Amino acid sequence: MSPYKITKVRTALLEILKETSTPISIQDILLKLKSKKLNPNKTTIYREIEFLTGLGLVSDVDFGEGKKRYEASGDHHHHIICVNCKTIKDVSLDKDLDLFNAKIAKQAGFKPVGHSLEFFGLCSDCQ
Amino acid sequence: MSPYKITKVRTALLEILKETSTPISIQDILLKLKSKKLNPNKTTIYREIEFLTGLGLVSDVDFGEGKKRYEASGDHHHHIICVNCKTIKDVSLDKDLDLFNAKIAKQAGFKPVGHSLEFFGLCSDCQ
DNA sequence: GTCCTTGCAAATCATTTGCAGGCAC
DNA sequence: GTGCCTGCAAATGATTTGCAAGGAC
Repeated sequence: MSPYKITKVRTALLEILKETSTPISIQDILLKLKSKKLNPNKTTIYREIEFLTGLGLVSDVDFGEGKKRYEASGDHHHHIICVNCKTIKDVSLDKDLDLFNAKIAKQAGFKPVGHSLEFFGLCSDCQ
Repeated sequence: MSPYKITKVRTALLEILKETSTPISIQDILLKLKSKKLNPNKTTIYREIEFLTGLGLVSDVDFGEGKKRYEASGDHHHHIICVNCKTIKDVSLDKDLDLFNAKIAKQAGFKPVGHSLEFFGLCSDCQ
């Protein structure tokens, strides 16, 4: 008896997040839903994201744009964003970063929980 | 003939940023200014920060709180934030991270510009 | 039918903008 | 006096909240 219901919005949102390769904003999610013939209220999306985040299916990233972006949780990875055209690419670091993480946390006397890391640069087209 | 003027708010703001060891929010800046007998408008602080950022004296960090924090520019370093009590500590990484930066940028075909990196954990008191 | 889910309106919060008056130089 | 600086009000934008109606099971 799962207390969760399988609704159109929920299903479609998960689909979108899974098929989108880069973190996506609320507005873009709404646009993509529209092209799937759905027109949910923005509030609904915020609540769905909260719900899916609670389940560990979605995580958010913040590029300092004044709003968050969301992506399906999966392999831990990072992003590099073009400061000019805003193109986003995934990059993955070896275990090195986790070592960093642990090292820094220990150095500061913290119990590590996670980190947020984004790179900025000019993409090949914009250089 | 510097086109800039030395005003009370400007001076006090720089003082505060320099003597504050961790990135500080606009609200906290206003509180600190109040204790210095100044009561500037919030707008003024936003504009001062913009001005000082342009001079390279101030930089901002975003912990994903929905608002930014500001600190005096100086040695490039990062932070570790307690997810419970929000205590912030500076941590500094050796050149390793810059190597990462360059490596990742190259791997993605980007010209590196910078990065944003923050660690999260539980501080010694909150563990 | 139950209770999760959604829509709508309104509230909250950070940040920005326009304009008129004030101050550093 | 000139031009930067500041305050105030209003606008913008992201996110949150309250409440009542709708839909999955």
